[in-house]
Amino acid sequence: MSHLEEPPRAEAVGRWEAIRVRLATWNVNSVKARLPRLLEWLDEAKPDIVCLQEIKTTTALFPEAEVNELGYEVAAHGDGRWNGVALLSSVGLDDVSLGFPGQPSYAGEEAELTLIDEPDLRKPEARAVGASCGGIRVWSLYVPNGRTPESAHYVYKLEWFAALRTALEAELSQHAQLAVCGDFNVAPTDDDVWDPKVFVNSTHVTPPERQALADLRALGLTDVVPKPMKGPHPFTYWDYRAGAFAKDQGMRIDLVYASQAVADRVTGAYVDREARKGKGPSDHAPIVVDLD
DNA sequence: ATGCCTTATTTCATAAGA
Repeated sequence: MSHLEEPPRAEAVGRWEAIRVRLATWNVNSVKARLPRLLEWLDEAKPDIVCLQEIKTTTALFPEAEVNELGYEVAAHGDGRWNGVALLSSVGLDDVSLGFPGQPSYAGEEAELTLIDEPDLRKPEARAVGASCGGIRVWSLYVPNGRTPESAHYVYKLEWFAALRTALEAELSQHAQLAVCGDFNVAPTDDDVWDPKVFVNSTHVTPPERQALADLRALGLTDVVPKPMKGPHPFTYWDYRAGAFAKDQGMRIDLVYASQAVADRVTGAYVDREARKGKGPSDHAPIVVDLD
């Protein structure tokens, strides 16, 4: 992006540690529909590690060759129509985890429609992928939406957060350098939505959801709040409808939660709202975090 | 204000998103 400073060059020290790293997270809302925009953005922003969410395709159909050509290794985790996450890295990609231990499956209304009656046999949805990249343990997460506070999906969302907390506690015991990135589907505070009155009785702002985030931070994770580039709020999502982006009617629901060792390395963080403009954008903008 | 929904699929209708 022409308005941005040149990214710090990743200085690889072997495969395992890169001194200066540009880390990004982006809910692309279909990696296939977004491929031209994604490739263009990778070429311009030049991140070293990228967490993608809502790839909306299968692992096998991820456009890996196109991304490889730009110098990234790929760990994709997708099971079809919805969800799906991926990690791209130019600084090594090792010890890939598809999902996390104890990750719950959705057992709400939809489960009654499936052919699998045994809850234990239901596969968890493709909402988490982890890997070690350039000396950092990185997770790309797509937290369940929750739909409405009365729904089974909301219960699932809170269970998902609780299981995530347990998994991240174990991750932190193994990896001092940990970055948990993605679409958390929760606005941490009222300042993180364009108008709190609009969200009364909605998901994304309820006290239990915000407590779930607080419980993650209590593990020792820091919310790396990006600069908004424009306007007072670092929103990362704007609805496609009603000109929400033009009016900056957005939400901050995409987050980077960093361990202390990673948080201490942050030299800059911003929301790349340029990627939300133009033809065929995602409804989310990428977050870019520079580490030294 | 950088353009007033978009996506994938069991498609000309629906479910999901947040």
